[in-house]
Amino acid sequence: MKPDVTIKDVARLAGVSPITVSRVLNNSTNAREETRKRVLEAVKKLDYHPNRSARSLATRKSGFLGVIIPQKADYVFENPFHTLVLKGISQVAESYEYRVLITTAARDNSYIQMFREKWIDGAILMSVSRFDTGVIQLYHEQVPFVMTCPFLEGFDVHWVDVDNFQGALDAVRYLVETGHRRIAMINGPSTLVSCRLRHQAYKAVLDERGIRYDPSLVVEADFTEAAGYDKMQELLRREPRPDAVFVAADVAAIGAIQAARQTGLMVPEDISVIGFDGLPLGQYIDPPLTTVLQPAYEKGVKAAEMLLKILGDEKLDIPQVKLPAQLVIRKSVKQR
Amino acid sequence: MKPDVTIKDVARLAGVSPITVSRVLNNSTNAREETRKRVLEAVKKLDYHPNRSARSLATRKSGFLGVIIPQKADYVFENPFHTLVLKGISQVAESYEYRVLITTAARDNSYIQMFREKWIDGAILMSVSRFDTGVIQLYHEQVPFVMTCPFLEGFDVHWVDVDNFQGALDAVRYLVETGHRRIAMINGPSTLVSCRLRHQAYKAVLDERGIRYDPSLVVEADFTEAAGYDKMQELLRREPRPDAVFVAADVAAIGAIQAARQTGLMVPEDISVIGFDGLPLGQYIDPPLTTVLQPAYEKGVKAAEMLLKILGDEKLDIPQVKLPAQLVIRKSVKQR
DNA sequence: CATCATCATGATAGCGGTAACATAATCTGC
DNA sequence: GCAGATTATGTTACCGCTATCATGATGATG
Repeated sequence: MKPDVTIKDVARLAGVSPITVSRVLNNSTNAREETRKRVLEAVKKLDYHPNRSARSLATRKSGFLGVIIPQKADYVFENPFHTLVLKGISQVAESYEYRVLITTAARDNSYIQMFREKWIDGAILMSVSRFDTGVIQLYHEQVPFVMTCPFLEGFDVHWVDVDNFQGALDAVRYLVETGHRRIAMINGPSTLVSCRLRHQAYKAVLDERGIRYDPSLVVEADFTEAAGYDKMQELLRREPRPDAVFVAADVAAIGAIQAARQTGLMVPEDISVIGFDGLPLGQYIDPPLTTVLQPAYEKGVKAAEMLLKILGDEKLDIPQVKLPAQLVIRKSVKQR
Repeated sequence: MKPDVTIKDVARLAGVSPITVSRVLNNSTNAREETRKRVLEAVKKLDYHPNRSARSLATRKSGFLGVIIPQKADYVFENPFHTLVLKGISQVAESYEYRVLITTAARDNSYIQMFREKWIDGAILMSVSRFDTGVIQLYHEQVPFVMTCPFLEGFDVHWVDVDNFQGALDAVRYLVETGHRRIAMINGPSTLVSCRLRHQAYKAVLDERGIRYDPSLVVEADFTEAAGYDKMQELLRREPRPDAVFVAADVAAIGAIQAARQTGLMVPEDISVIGFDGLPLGQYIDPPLTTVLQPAYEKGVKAAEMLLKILGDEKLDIPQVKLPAQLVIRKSVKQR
């Protein structure tokens, strides 16, 4: 590796002091045109690039935003939904010259380290369990962060999420309106507030339409194809068999459909399946998946924008944002 | 936010010098048991966490490994394959107390900045185009990095990849052996060396089995469902229609199958489809996808291990590693 | 108990930047 | 042409940590 070029080398070559070089490269205010030119020439000639650590140390800012997903890494990335949110975050961050640091720290609250050790200036927390004590610590330390899911009531944390309740309401109502009566649900982990909301909506619709709530028709699965597959098999053993299933995540719905097929059932003729998320992938499976679209990309954008406002010491007018969900009707639900 | 606790505060409380604190926290050699205890108590009491930037600056090591995927962000994460590799990398990195910094810098070679500005100590480059000039720069600057795909001949860079040629050979031979004669290929971007190898293998098999090579049966698609869908539609317009398609990526194969269905064709009865990658998802689509499994996780592990060896100034005995591919027979290819 | 090796700790000086203040150079208006 | 404002640049110190070398304390040895 070639020797390191520091700001002093540039200063020497340009015949100015280090601080002048620093000014030219940063503020861009207060520098004579001629000096600026000499400095920039020297920078180019020496192929100088400021050392990030040194700059962070001096400015007390790292220039990094953390994206924290306190889950196992495979789980995170295997769900394309997360990656859409990430895309939104990245784009906003980039336009503000922030870099994004993704962490999937599963064990303990190790992500708190990132704040304590000053790696990041702020963070976006995704898919956080409501039992996660780390969030509460961050909250009390008044550290800048935004969540992409709701958190416990009573904590005035900032978050953006799809309107989970409304979305699930739409999904289950649609099943009822297309003539289904024995409706099962494959929910996500109930440790996620968003999943609890979807479950509440499910119950609300049954109640509203005078259908008895049968707890044995509600099961919980991780957001993976495999889990959806397993749980669907379980549901299909119920007597009488459900005529529709509301699956709280598209990836799990894909597994569920396959399980139904494996048992010799046709979707949607024998059993209807509706998903949640609205992944692009859903169009390409058979049958194309009816689902609730949540604006994942917009969620990322909004979260990043909120965070950047906080970092810029702006006060947020609306600390919690609910984005609209949208029912996308394709072919996996039988029309009456 | 609470005021920052520095090493000096700890030193004062423990009644020692800062350097002693540093020693206790790092080397762990040379420190009287009693001193160590006092220091650790002070650390705990003050809730001290060393500042990462300061440490990086002093040690000239950042403790970060870069994972660089010079592609658009959505493209990267929408393909679950990448995320499996990432998982392997992350796990190894973690066990060596390195953090992973993922970058999807699409435009120019901006990822080089990460080296120049000392954000990362080394990097793993994924899915790099053979026209990417950044790699050549890194190569010349003798920076520590490992690729997860082959690169141009003549550059002795380190890489790990599945044996693309062998894998494709197995796939196409299998199609021939199951009685297919008019075999099309939906390849990935030809800018990727791995895709070129798969294409060469495709041609080699045709040649070996005395089947005429028809360039109009080979098309190129991005690694997305949508692209697979579009390109399949295109192929289905060829006369006579192909009886099998080798798709160089599972995600594209999923789109391709859906396109065939949309046209009223049955898979595999009317047309066979074989994929490449071996994503878990492939088991859950209809029909379950016959494909070539590449050991994605192992690829990540191996790449990270190689990089860490280089960083530890070890010489690599084998600078380029080919991992074996494995044919996974499911239901999307018609048996003779 | 003096001598030398060994271990524990400290003083000093950076790492490569920038903030804060000081000073020199230039510009303005009369 | 000069006071006062404005702009451009430099000096100094410090961000928080650690490497290097020096020093003091302890222990082994004859």
